[in-house]
Amino acid sequence: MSGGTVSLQFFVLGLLAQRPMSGYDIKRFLNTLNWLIGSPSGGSLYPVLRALLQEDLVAVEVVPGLDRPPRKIYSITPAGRQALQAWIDQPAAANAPLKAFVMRLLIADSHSIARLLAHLERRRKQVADHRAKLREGTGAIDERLDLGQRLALGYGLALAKAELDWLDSTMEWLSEELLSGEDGQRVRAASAI
Amino acid sequence: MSGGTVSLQFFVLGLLAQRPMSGYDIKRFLNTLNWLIGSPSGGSLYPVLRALLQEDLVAVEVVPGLDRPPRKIYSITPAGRQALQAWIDQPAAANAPLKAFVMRLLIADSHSIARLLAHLERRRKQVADHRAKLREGTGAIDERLDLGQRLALGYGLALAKAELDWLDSTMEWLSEELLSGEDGQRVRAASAI
DNA sequence: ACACTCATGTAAGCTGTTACATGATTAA
DNA sequence: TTAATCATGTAACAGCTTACATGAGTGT
Repeated sequence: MSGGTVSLQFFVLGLLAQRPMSGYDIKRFLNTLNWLIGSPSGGSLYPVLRALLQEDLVAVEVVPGLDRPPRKIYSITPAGRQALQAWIDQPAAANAPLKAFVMRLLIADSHSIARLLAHLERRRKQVADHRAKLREGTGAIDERLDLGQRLALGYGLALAKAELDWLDSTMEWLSEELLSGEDGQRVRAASAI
Repeated sequence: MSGGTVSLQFFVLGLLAQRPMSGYDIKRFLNTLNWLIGSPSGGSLYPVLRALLQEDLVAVEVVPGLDRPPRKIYSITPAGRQALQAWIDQPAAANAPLKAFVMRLLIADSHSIARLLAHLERRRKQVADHRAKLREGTGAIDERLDLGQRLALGYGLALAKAELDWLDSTMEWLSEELLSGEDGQRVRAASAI
């Protein structure tokens, strides 16, 4: 089915940018958000970590556990931060799925609220377009729609509305944070939107 | 990432059970719901139709277009209906993604409201569990959460609430439909829940 | 001529899962 | 000793997309 998947590589890199972790740590953390974005299987996660290592985007330190098996703690390198930033700078695809949105949200640079706002704004546009398309579907045929189809349409519209509401209130909240921000850099970044 | 995908084969079979269509028809129809469940590429859809044909679950009729290229109209066979029913009868996986829920909704037998209600009820349980899990994540650490993580959590909770609301009101509506149903069979089916 | 929509199909490749394999440590 | 959690890894396979190929009809 269509919809560009977020590269697992960059997502993992983004998580490691926040704090050093082992592969197992990543899996546990993502299990918390399993419903939203899923948790990668070991069969995909560990090879990704190895690939990042070979490209020198992360470094390892083997930490022998005191009362556990030894763990490989990965941390991002300067080259990794650079590659990550380059990836973040290119905006999400127009048809990006919910999962991609949340993934980017999770690895968003929380120091730059301006960037976060831009990300939410892009999502808002996408969801609004989607809702308009669904509305067309509802209005067009109407009578001839099967019960299941009517339900699916109504379901999609309800979720779209909820998402728009959340996006609006969150953007408003973030904007206030930004304006009343004690950090001068944040405010300067804001005017750059 | 984890989460069992719905077999495209059975989904297509379910669509053909509602009305005969060509592969292109299916793609156009699903493009309307693209955001919700995506639309299969030709590279996956056409082979699936061929496979269904080889298993005698569908039949083809080549209709020469008057002012268009010829189309292959597929329709479900008795064996196909049997296979479809067997597949529908086994309940959705516990970790089934939103997409799978909507797909099953679309191909649900609209004659059996009782079955539909059961499907919604299962989904309701899953979403409620999910929300509880997210709540744990929120309550547990709280202070130590990164901004992006707090946002992702809030986003997930907002969507879960919206979905539960929709499910509740839809189930209520369907229940009323069921009780006031003019069709005796529907009522009898209801008592079998 | 050219491009566009309709309509079907094939082949290569990417991404991910499942299943398997290993091994340490803790608790019943 | 048996099972369970922690922790990492490999190999086979499934499913899907992309890119390509074909061809009819329609409009510019």
